Amino acid sequence: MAIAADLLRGYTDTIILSQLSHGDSYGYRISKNVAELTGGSLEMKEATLYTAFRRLEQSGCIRSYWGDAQTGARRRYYTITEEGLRRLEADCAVWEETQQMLDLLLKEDSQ
Amino acid sequence: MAIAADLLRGYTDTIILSQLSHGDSYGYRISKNVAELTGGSLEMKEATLYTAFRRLEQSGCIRSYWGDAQTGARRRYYTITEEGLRRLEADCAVWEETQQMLDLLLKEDSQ
DNA sequence: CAAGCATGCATTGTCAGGCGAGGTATATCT
DNA sequence: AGATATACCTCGCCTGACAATGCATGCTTG
Repeated sequence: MAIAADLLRGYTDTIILSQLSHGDSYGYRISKNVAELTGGSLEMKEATLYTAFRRLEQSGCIRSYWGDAQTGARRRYYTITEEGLRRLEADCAVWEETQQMLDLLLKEDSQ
Repeated sequence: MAIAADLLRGYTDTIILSQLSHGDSYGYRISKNVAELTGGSLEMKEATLYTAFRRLEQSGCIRSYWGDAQTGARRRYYTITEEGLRRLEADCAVWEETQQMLDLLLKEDSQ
C-alpha cells in the first residue's frame, strides 16, 4: 500500500496512544487535555474517542480497567501496552514521511 | 468544526489543485507526476482520482475540456479556477495548522 | 498477426473512520 | 428543582479511499 493517502485519516488513534504514553488516563481527561494543548482547535468528539478506544483495545494497543468511583462518576482508565508503544512509534514515523510528502507536493515551485 | 481530524483525509483534492496550479493537466499525467515526485510513495488510485475530479468540478474548483486525440487515447484536461486557487490557498493554510497541531501532540515531552 | 503493455477515462460497490444525536449516571452549585 | 460539570456509551449516517471491472487506442515484440 505504501503510505496511502487514506492513512492520514487515522490519527485519532495515534493521539490517544501518545497521550497514554505519558501515563494512564481516561476518556474525558484525554479529550480535555487535547483541547487545551491545541487551544481548542482540536475537539475530539466523544463518539470518535470511544470508538477509538474500542478499536485500540481490540487490537491490543491498550488495556482498560475501572477506577474506583469514590468521588464523582466512575472512570474507565486506559493503559498503553508494549504493542501500543510500537504502534505509536510506527505511526509517528509514518506521520513524518507523510508531512514531508505533502509539503513536497504543496510547496513545489510553480512551473 | 475547527480543524477537525477528519480534514486530514481530504488532501487528494488539494494535491490535484496544487498540480493544476502549475498549468492544465489530465488524470494520467497528474497521477504519474505525483508518483514520480514522491518516489513512488504516493500512488493516487484511479478511482480516487476521478472521483476527486468530479467533486472538484462540481464545486467549481476546476473546469474540464477534451483535448483532441490525434495521437493516442483521448484526454480530458482540467483547468483550475479562481475558486480553485482560493481553495488551494485555504487548504494549504489548514495543512500548516494541522501539522503544527499534530506535531505538538505527538512530540509533547513525556511526563 | 496476436499478445501484451502503456496510455487514457470511467463507474460500481465495499469499507472504515468521524461524528451528530441520543441515552445513562453522579455530584455540586444556585 | 434545575443547571452544569464530570463521565461513559451506542446507533446510524455520511464521506472519501479504493478494489474491481470495463472500455478504447496505439506501439512493440515474439
